[in-house]
Amino acid sequence: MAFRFFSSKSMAQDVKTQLTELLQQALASVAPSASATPIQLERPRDPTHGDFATNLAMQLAKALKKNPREIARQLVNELPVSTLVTKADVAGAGFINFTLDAGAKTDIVKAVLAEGENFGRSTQGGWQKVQVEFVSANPTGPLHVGHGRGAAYGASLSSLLTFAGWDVTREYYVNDAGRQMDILGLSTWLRYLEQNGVDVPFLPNAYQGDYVREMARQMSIAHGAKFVRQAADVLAGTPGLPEAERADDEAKRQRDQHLDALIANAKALLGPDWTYVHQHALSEQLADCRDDLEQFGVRFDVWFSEQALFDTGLVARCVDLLEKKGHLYVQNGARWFKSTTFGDEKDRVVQRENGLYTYFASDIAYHLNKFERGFDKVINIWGADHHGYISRVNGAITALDLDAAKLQVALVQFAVLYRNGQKASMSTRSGEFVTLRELRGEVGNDACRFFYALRKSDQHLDFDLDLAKSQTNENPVYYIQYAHARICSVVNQWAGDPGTLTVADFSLLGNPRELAIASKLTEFREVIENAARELAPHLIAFYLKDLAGEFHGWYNAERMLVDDAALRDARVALAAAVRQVIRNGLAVLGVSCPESM
RNA sequence: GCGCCCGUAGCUCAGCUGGAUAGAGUACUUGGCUACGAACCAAGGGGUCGGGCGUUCGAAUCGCUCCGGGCGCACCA
Repeated sequence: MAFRFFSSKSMAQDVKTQLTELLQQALASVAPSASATPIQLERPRDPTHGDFATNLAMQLAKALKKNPREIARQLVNELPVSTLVTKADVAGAGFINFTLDAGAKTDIVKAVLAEGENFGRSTQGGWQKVQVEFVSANPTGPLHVGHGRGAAYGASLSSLLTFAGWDVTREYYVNDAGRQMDILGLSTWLRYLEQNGVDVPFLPNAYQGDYVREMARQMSIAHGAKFVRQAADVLAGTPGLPEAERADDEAKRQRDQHLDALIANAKALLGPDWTYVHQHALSEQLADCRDDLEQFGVRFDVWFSEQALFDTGLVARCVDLLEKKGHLYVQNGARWFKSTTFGDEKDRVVQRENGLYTYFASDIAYHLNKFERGFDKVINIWGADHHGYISRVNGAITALDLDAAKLQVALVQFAVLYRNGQKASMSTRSGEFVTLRELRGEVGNDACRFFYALRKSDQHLDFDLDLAKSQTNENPVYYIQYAHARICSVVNQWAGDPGTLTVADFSLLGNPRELAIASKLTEFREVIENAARELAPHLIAFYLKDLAGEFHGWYNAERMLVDDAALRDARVALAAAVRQVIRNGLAVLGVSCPESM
């Protein structure tokens, strides 16, 4: 397996490498003084411009003070003879266009078939350790379509990096400490009290969703009235709620005070039972979340608990460390980190006046932990609303004498969902959001994953639910899957032994469509490497669309199962190679490849 | 106000490290199934790449500026 993989690598790079070497030789004789000029080779989009083009002559024009077309002519004249190149033309302002030997191009078919699911793998990452942290949504309710985007992106990126030769750890950071979890616990308890006939009003700023009622119901089933307390005790010392219509800051503050007082009462009244209620809500939501993601084809290697950072004392240790290094100071009773030293726009609190650590403090500890685990690269996938966070985290890492360059933050823009032409509400608290589960149910996992993968992650996404529901056949994912199913059908009717396809006579693949497809197959590894470097799995989606398009065009123009056995085998081999690359690409994107549809 | 992201066909979006006549899907018009799957193909119209200035052989791409949109600027998470 390993040597095949290695041989394919050298094979596929051969063409470009060989061309580069030929050009370097020509360059050394035409312009010895500029022999260090980097050779740039690109694939022209216009097929009449050949298979590869270089702008070398134009780059040299200024230094040599000569007409670029003249330089190009000289380079072509000095180009060593090679069986690889059938034509080298000077074109345009001074491009050199190379047309490759057909046989050199169709050799790729054999490589694809020989390497199978490993075709396209790269050694680019050098098996360095990289951590990809993504989703990391608060386990306070079901995942929504925004989380789905982060999940799809993170999962595809992780697969992509694995395919490109990285040793990837997929991680979910669980925010199981802090106020949001307390609010979820309280919400559950209030619903429980309600269901057990205790007259305590539910809160507008608690979690409204039906899943909270469901958790409360389960608690009743398992523990009866064990957690029931008197309404007067529950409400003792609370300021009460302002009128429901009021949305001013004062009303908001009062609601928050009321809620915090209820949490304090809950802890006092329930004692150890509060821990149970809190944990029950957490584990239920986390399990739901994990289940949802698994059905979406998204799996994690590590579920990392924020609470563990406190329990193991890492947060305290981390703050002490910053203190010792002189990056902290006390003001107004709170402890501040001097993030402005590292380019942040203002300093940040790590420990509040009341002694509690901020989220930022545990986040610093989390990053210290990541670095201590020895990753060569750490990728955080965050919602775009967290971008203001990057500089302070970078600052903290630098302050701890760690290499901030190892951390890369990929921002994912929000997915805005449209239903009936209207923006759908995305607030978790209001309980009116569209969940990832609903989306998957309506659109299907494959279309969902592909739709998310179909755009750059840092681009805003308009997700028209009605369109996705009513016109799923229009989704480009079916275009690619259809090409795959078509090929499966042809191969089945061909009824030969697929093992014999690697020895077909590929020189029979001579028409322009066939050669174009062969070139496209060669591009696959470049696409993988480029996408991995840019953290941009969407490039694979676009590549597969192109590849499928070229296949469909060829399929409609030429018959594969012709009488001439040699030609038939060569064409089936090319089709099988397309099928293999579609499989490999869709696997990275987490999309299935049905053999019939 | 400051910072980050974005502005490409009616709509949704690609466009690699600057390259040749800016692309795809969709929508619209037309044609193609007694041949391997028509969830497909072929052809056509559709553009001030938000505006301007600059860098250079060459700019959608890089820089500056203006306009327009999103997000962020907590002792919240």
